[in-house]
Amino acid sequence: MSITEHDTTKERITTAAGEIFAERGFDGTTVRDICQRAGANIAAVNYYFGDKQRLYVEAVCQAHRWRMEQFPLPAWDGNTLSETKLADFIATFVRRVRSGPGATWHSKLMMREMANPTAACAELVQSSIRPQFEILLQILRELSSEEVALDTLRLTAFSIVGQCLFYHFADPVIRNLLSDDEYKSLDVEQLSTHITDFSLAAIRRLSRAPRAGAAR
Amino acid sequence: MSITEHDTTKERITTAAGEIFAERGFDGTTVRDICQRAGANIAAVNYYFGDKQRLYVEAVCQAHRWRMEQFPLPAWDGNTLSETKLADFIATFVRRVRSGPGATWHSKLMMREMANPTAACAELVQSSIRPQFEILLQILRELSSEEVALDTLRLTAFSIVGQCLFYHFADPVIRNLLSDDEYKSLDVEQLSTHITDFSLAAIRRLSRAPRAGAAR
Amino acid sequence: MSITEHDTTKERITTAAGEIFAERGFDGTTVRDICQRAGANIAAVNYYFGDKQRLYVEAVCQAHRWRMEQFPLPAWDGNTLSETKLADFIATFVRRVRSGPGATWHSKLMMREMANPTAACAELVQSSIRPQFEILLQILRELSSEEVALDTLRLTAFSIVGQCLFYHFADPVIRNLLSDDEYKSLDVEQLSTHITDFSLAAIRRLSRAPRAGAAR
Amino acid sequence: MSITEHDTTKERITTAAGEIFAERGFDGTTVRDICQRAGANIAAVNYYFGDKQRLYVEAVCQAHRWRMEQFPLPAWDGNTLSETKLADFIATFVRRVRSGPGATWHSKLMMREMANPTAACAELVQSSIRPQFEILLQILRELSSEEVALDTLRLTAFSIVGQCLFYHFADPVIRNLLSDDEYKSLDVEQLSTHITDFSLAAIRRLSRAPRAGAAR
DNA sequence: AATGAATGAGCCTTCATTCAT
DNA sequence: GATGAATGAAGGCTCATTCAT
Repeated sequence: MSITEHDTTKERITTAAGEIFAERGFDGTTVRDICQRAGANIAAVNYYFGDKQRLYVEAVCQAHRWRMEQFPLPAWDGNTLSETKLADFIATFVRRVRSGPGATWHSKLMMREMANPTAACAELVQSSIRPQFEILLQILRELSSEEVALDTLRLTAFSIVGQCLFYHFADPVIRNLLSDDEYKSLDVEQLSTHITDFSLAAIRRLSRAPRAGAAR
Repeated sequence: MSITEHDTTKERITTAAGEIFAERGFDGTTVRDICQRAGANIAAVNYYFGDKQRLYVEAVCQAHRWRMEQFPLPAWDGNTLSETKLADFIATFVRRVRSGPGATWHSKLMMREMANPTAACAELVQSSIRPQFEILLQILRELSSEEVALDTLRLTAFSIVGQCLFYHFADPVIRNLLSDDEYKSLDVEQLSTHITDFSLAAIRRLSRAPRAGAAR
Repeated sequence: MSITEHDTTKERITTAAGEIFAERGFDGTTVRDICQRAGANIAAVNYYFGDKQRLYVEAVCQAHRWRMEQFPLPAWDGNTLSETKLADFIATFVRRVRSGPGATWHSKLMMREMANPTAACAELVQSSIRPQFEILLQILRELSSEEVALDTLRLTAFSIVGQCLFYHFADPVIRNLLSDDEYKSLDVEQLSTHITDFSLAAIRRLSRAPRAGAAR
Repeated sequence: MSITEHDTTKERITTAAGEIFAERGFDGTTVRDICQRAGANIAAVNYYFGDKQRLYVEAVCQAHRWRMEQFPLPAWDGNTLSETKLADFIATFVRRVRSGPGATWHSKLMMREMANPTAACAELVQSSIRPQFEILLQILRELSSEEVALDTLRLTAFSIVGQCLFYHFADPVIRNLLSDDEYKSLDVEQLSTHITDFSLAAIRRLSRAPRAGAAR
């Protein structure tokens, strides 16, 4: 995920592109800067990728793939509790978004792609996101009574993912909203635990007394 | 929020800027296009705002203010149930993000600001977001037992807001993930109801049996 | 036709463009060089003409117009002999192509346009060339017996114009074919006289014994 | 003249180059396109010809040589009439320029060389054009009385060649000047006949009454 | 002998900004 | 106060050429 001397020129360009695209956006990034950081020739982008746009798509997909591989879901066996699976899923999700080196630019790059969806988005969903989403749905199915509709499971899944991604998307707001100490206390451990507790509580209660209806 | 003949040139430019900045981003937007849509002279931006950057900040803040005014929180009296307040808060929040004219470009503009925080972000938090956040915290305080820590209330607030914003930030992914019919079924009404149910369930259960501990 | 301080920037660019396009062709000419010779900014071409292509068309038409105005046909009255008119036409034609300042680049520019026809060609024919061609046809009509067909008049006109243009189009060959002294002897006067004599002789003989048929 | 499987790589490149140079000019042609059409490697041009410029010279000369060989002058014996020789010469000349496959690109390539003379031009004149010109001069000498000066013979030769080349060089103008039907009627046969008739008529009359003097 | 990966110079065009009016 | 003509910096991309194989 970081540039080393062993990477090929093409790989170095992809990584450099991901970092700079994340920092400055597509239009704010110059091919010249990418090539300079990658230690490549100015013509290398067109040579390897055709044009800037295709390099961008490549960089986005590459970044996401790397991040997923860096923090894989643990291997579960038949005995693993569904509650554990959910906790694992959430912890992995939060970790992918917020921990370790590469977190910042990977996250920013994804945000920019969300703010300005390109061909990369569809490809991302098909190859990476949908399978993960199906895993989460399966976990929720195990945790819910049988009569819960697929629609509800989906909304629940969205509620869980939404809580995780919030710390990703709203980061600039959170930074301004909290004091430095408060902000720093939002570590991966605490966030995962809270989101798991909160979601499990909701799932259990809703499963017991399905559709009580909101006070309205 | 839309350009009328009664607006001043400066106002027309701010609105036009918001729309185009939302659509194409800061670097993808040209001063020429803004002025053309606003029916103003090419030099008007520099004349009224100094430069493109300051116009952007103005446009972001303006857009957010307008949106907040367009969908205000209802007036509550002393008898309003806390549950109702939470439902109202969530419904208003979702509506601001997803309904009616101006929703798209206002939301997109905010996303871009999140992906690329500028001076506008800090100003936004201070003037608009923090007060709303305090209101939510107060509602949650009413709904929780007294011993619940502020940290937990904050995390709960984030969980609620995160669920709402998810449909905003992850929209491109949702579109690719769901079928057209499924996507269309995610209307404001259904989303608000689900988020309220889900969150209230979690709050009540956690309040009763605090820190059940995640299975891990 | 030459750049003076009194010309506007746009005019200076058009003239400079004509000269350099003539010398190096469309693809061999850079906008930078044009602007530099015209003493204009690099962005001036796009500002005044939209793009390089449209500047080229403008330059070609402008050059041709200038050249025509510089060497107009003499004013004929009702008493002017048709033979005189033909001599005048030919002399003017040759002069436009070969005499005085501007001859070289104007001619070269036209040749390039012929070798690589663009929108300029059609415009040129409609606005300048066709009227001249009609004048020549009228002269030939006066010189021929009535039964000569329009087709034949046209071919005769082409024969005359072809002789004139030869010294224009085949100039590089002529230079290599003749000695320096022989080449210099091909002045406007001698060429006009020869072409007039040659063509008048042909017209008269063909008119007397129409379609004798070539020995074949 | 067309690319076959038996041609060597070098030959295929020369032919492909001639075609593309003719179509787009020297600067408008890329070495890549040439090599692609020739089915050769991108480095082949530099390998076989040194650089693009020398390939161009080769292509021009090659094209002209091929065209001459494709339409050779007929073999004349001692009894052949001079008038017949002139008719043959003109017919061959027109045919080289306007008929059959390869006519278009060969002609266009020559025009470009005339508009932008390179080393190819001098070589062409020495090896191909001058001998043909001498043949024409000899025919004209046979057709004229002895006292006609060489200068006059040369001008007459130019008049004849000029008429032939006109349909080549001024083609874009002719297309715009005439209707489609009129343009199509200008076939090789009709043009040759007209030019022969016109020129023979002029030569005979001028030979009988030398220097009648133009009315001026 | 022939290849093709890689390069660096340079081109057209666009854009935010300014300044004289 | 407001305009729009004009500018210079810089960006994406193309191309002939080279060099290691």
